[in-house]
Amino acid sequence: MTSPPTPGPDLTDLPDTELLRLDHQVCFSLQAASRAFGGVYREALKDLGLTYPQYLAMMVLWEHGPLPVKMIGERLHLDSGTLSPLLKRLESAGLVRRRRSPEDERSVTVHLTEAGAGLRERALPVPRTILGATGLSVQEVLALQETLGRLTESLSRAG
Amino acid sequence: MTSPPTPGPDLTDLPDTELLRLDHQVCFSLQAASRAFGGVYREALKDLGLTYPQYLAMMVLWEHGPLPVKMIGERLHLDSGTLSPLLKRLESAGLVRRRRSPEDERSVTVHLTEAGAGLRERALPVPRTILGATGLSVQEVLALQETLGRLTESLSRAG
DNA sequence: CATAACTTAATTGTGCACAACCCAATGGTA
DNA sequence: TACCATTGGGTTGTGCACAATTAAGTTATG
Repeated sequence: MTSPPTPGPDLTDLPDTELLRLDHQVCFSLQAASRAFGGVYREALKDLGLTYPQYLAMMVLWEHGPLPVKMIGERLHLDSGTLSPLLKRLESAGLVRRRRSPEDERSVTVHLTEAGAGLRERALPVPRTILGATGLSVQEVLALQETLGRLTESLSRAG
Repeated sequence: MTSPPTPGPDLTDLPDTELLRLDHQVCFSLQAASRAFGGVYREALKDLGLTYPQYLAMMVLWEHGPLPVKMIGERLHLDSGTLSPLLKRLESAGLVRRRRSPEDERSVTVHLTEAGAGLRERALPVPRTILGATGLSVQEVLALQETLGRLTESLSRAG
């Protein structure tokens, strides 16, 4: 709007101090937003007795039914080092149960208990609460996701 | 997609299933980007022997000189429960030293050692590496920060 | 001066993320 | 058959984030 997108050198001609400032703010803004999300989710999930990562795992199960740990991990991009204790906590809370697959004894299938399935009802209003708290329009949400998607892909390629 | 993008009511008329999907993706995109950033920083900071939060703390000290823990925490939005062990690790790595303030014995001032100050030189190229890895233009970075800033503020107000 | 209220760090406990490792089951191959 | 790489879970260790509590010091107020 204010200035045309420069077709020339993009950022390589900025001084180090400016680069440092910008860079700091990018990752920092991201962390700040994550942290703020965490706070809102903590509040919204308090009554359900779930943390945000636990809520994500429950969402996967609510949506897809019984799944092996591996599949849950792939959907959430979490490895067994994170999921194993998390699922154990969900199990000791009586929301899920884990069972070795008869066909492949290496695989552990996680399925909801009655209590776990019943919790879905109480979790339904959560997304609306969260999205409302963002204060963003749907268009902005979509644009943000698009940018973040490209960002993540670039970073993943670089890492 | 039964209705055109209405300029009026924003999201309150979307069905729960769609809301759930959108919402999921917002926080999820954010987490994915954070994770990807983490990987790139891990790689970039490996030679310096710093983690990303440690790098942030060092940046604050490089920029502002000796500071009490409280001030570092305010800049990074971290509390003492996070900072105390982090700073202790930096101290045992010989990069900083902690000293009770003579004026106010409650306050602990953190200052760089010679090694810590010297590390700045080797950290200078990091921001350029990171920003390059994002694959974003300066305009996009600024727009992203603006959106994230508003998002964070809304979420903080809601939390 | 004495006490209450506030401030600053540190500590403790819970939970998440990730790397590195181990173990058992699987599946292919010689 | 015996061998071996792969796969799926689990465990351990390190480090970050945050809540709640404690301890010590400072300031305000009676």
